[in-house]
Amino acid sequence: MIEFLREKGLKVTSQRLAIFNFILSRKDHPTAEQIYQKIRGEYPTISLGTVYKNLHLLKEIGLIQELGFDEGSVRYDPDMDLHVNMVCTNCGKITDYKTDKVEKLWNALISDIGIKPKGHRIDLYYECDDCK
Amino acid sequence: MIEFLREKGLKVTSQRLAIFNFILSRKDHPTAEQIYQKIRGEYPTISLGTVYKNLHLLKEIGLIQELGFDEGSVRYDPDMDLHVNMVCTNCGKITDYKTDKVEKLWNALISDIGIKPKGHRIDLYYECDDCK
DNA sequence: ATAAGTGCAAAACATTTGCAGGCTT
DNA sequence: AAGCCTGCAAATGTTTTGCACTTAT
Repeated sequence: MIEFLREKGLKVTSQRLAIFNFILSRKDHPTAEQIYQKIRGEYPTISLGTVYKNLHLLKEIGLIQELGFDEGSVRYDPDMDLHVNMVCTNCGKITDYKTDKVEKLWNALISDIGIKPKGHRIDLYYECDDCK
Repeated sequence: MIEFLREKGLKVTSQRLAIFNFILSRKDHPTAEQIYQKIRGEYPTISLGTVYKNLHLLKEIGLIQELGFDEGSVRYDPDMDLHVNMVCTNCGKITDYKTDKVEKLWNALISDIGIKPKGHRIDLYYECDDCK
């Protein structure tokens, strides 16, 4: 990661590393505020602005995507591959569903539409086991 | 529509009718602000708050859905059926793609996952013909 | 030394809320 | 007449921006 940042001409700061490592390993699509609260444990003086700036940087580099939801909440997802976001309509928990089958079906879809997509998003809303 | 509102126990106001008719006939997924600007042509004193309240009402009734996008923009979509939102990454224009094939593929997907979804969203990001 | 990054605070937006007055029923 | 709805304005919440200071290179 340190190497990667240097190659990109980006400075390696401890805050940046903490933010990058945190979000890139997360599977639960946290919000900026949640990321901020978490990083603050380690770096109490970090600001929300810094978190946002680094998240935008990660998005530009193409390592994460932003997922906007109803009610204005934006969540950050480090999985850039094709997958289904399984969103619980009750507790809001998001888990990814990612199989070869999903990919096959998606390929069938875009060959049907006949265009070359730059990106994709598939959400499925349901009630998760914990909430049922 | 007037009948429909009365059945639901909702009052029929000219502003409400204008908002409902406008968004329900729109295919381009406008934002609240865009809807407000349009309705304002006919009702110059209408407020953004009223627009929001009525949009939320429509959502509760189940006639429209909210689609959150990056950067906090929320768009309103009156098509509750399964379809693909084709989003131009350059100009932001959204068009729907809706065929039997989409439905078949989706059914194959949910039978693969093995759950009963309450809702869905499929976005495909690309560069539209106008922008190419 | 220089340029980029951080932290802070203010600003900019989008959306929500509360309430007085007006309109539908 | 009663209650819902509107319009306004203030409040809220999130994200962005500007700038002085700090840190990595």
